Amino acid sequence: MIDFDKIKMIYKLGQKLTLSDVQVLFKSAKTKSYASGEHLIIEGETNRNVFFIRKGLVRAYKINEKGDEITTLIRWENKIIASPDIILFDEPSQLYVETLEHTDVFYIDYDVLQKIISSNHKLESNRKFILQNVLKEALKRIDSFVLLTPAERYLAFIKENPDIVNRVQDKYIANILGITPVSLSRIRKRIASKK
Amino acid sequence: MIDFDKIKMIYKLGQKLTLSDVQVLFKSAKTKSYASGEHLIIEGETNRNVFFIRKGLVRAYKINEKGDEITTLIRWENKIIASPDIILFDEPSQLYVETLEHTDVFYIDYDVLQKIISSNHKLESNRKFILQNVLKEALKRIDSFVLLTPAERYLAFIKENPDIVNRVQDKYIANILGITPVSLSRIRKRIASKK
DNA sequence: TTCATTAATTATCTTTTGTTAACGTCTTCT
DNA sequence: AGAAGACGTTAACAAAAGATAATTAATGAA
Repeated sequence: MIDFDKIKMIYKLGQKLTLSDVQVLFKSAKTKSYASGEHLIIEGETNRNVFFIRKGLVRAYKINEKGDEITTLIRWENKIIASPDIILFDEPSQLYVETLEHTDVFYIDYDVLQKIISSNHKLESNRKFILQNVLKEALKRIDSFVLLTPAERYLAFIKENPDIVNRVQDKYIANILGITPVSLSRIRKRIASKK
Repeated sequence: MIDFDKIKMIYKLGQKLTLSDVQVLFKSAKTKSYASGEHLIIEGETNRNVFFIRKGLVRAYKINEKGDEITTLIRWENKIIASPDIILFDEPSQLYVETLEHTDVFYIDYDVLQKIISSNHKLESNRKFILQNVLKEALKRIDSFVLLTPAERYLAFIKENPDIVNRVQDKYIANILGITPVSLSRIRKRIASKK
């Protein structure tokens, strides 16, 4: 079962939007389950899927020049994940998306999704809001890199994602913060000793 | 005069969009000129203006905890600038926008802009594209913080903005890269000595 | 439960960054 | 032209981060 109230909260869907409006979408979506460690999206792929995470947790990562996997994002229940390269820019995905837990998703082709949204006025007026939400998150993250130190960035991260910190490995969080896992370990030690 | 071809390029406006379509917008917009050092937007403001820079150059900045101005963005000819806080999130602006050169702008109220766009189908279909472009830029910048070192970030910046580097002070570029001006100076020295 | 892996911590060393201040250079204003 | 201020560079030092490796802790599979 989907937690509709939580979805409403996350995507700030208008109050006018009812469960039945959203169910139009879910009816056209397919379901799939992934074991931990499987990939929803791999590099080079062009499948225009948008995934809605019903249960579970995934990480998005890229390969840097040195060949290391760098995690750029984690997403979990009631959140959407897709490759911006494919969806927004019509290019093969640079992104990998891998499950870190057993994960159940709805998925739907982006173009089909667009058509359904266009045909339902209530959904249409909320489409913009979802895109804006993604943008808001991105701008906030840029600010965190420009305005905060790594330690402050870490504290802000655990403050905003207290429930997630214990579900993902530190090395992924370090990547997201733009530092090495070793450095994150030291930051944690410093913070602990100051208390 | 506006360089329509450049605007088309920057915002990837569909070829179907003609100058007259865009002129609908410019007719409803007001013009204003600013001397260097004046503010288009200040913190706390709620005026829902969207600025189109006809000529000149501006920087956006925020004040950090220590009270320092931290430049987060620079924008110049044929680009749009607005406060995301006001436009997207309906909150007072956290952002200041200050001109670094004599700057001529068109400006228009965001809500009026939305209405005009809604009434013109061609504009409507391009609205999404502009928002996506902003998002693309933001995501790219996040990647640069996660995947690149400060030195690599600087090289990428001057590669993508060769014409701008000589128009703005290094201290602003340093802020944008998330480092101090002193550190940027050292990075430049290191790069120069390796050639 | 045990063994093999993987993750996190700690240590060591090198490199880079932040901070503060001094210096020369270039603007800008009167 | 001269003075004041701002900017970039450089220096010196302390703090933090990257890299690598060793150690400990946790995890997972047989």
